[in-house]
Amino acid sequence: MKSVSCSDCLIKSEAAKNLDTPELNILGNSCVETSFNKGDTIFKQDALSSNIIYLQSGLVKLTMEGPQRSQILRLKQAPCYLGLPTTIGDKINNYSAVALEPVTACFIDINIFRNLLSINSDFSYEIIIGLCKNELDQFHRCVKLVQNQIYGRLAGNLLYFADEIYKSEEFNLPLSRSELADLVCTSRETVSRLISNLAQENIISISGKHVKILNREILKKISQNG
Amino acid sequence: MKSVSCSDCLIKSEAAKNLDTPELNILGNSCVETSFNKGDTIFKQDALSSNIIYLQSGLVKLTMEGPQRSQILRLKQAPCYLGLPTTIGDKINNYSAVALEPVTACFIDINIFRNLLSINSDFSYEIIIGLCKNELDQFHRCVKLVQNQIYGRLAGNLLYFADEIYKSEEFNLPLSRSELADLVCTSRETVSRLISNLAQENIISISGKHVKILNREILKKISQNG
DNA sequence: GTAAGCACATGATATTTATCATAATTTGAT
DNA sequence: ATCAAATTATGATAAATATCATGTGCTTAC
Repeated sequence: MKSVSCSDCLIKSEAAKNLDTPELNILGNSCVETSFNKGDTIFKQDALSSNIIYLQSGLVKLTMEGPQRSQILRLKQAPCYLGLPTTIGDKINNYSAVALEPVTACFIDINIFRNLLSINSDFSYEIIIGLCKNELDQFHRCVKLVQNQIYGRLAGNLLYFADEIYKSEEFNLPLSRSELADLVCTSRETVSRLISNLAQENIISISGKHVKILNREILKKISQNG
Repeated sequence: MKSVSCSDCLIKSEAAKNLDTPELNILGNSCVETSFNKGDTIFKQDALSSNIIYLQSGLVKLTMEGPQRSQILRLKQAPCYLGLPTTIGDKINNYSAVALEPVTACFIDINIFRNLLSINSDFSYEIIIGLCKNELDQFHRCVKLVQNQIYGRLAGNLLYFADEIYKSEEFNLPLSRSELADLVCTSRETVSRLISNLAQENIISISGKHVKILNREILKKISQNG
């Protein structure tokens, strides 16, 4: 945990690029950089929410306790802000954030963040754009979750890893089977079964957490048609 | 369709309450008030999105075409803004808005709206708060949709009508059975069946679209436990 | 007044998926 | 290396729900 100089930061957010040097100093003076290991909780549902978190590096899951089980709302990959909705929209965290790999994150006091929003309208507008895009993503994800069958959801998420996160046909799953189940909203067993199926049909190859996409076309069709 | 004087408007949004008279005049000069009848489309998915809409009165559904069928993302009740995420977050509407009853709405050009965001930080912050709260709502709704069984979702939505929309144990459903199915993400037939069940068990009484909640306690339990 | 069309209800069947049970495999600790 | 614990796989069964089929009542048009 260390204080930082935000003006020197090489991985500024789109919003922070609009801040001038004095503003970056305001940010830097109240900003604390922290590292997390895989599995560490960055913030926790039902705790008081008093910081905006800027994720500098790493991959994080947002989880919410549902009526039946815990669910992964979405994954967030650096660079991005974490906890804007829950810190600004409520006094208490409506969900948790957990590191899926080693992560570095900057904690920004909500009052400092508010101050920056009020003195720099370009910064503020970038935040608004980000929130809007997030909500659109969320709508799309929700519709797919509800309408597609599990086979389609699983296929869609495998493509998401390949295309958005790792940008490669081959990658190591950052999630256990059980977490994958929380992500596609089903049971561990069903995830196991369907992964086995995909492998048997030579659509993917799988060995432990290592996935290789063998037939992207079919995987895409499965993802779209349910 | 008529031009309006926003400074005289009695149903200002929380955000617009922060605008001073000159700012309200900017708004008023580019703001057009329009009426819609039940069933009218206010804006349409895949069309260019160039206006923020302030819903002055009435009830609206937001619908998105999913991979299998059309789905109701959520209902929006006046007073509120419509289409912030889709107008600011993308060039094209990601969803449609359809009036469920007679509606009046003000169309605000996106450039004027952006201008107001940049010159008045209190206005801007209220918009941010609204977006954040929306996203939290959306997370909760999505988790319930995915984890609860249909009986629970239906019960939850009936309570939503009673508590949030009509603030009464007795009301007329603003949706057909088919639309209700789009809202709780199931088939028409299943909605019919479950409504009949609820009525047979004397938890609600139903006659056409008229609903009366007879046993709120049980309905709540069903809503929570799936 | 009758026919046509539409929304809604309901029974029968098929499919998807959860759950339960058990086995296999991997991982970690000693 | 060996054993215990955790994770993953897989088969059998049951439950929820979609789909298909049919029927009923209500509205609208002519």
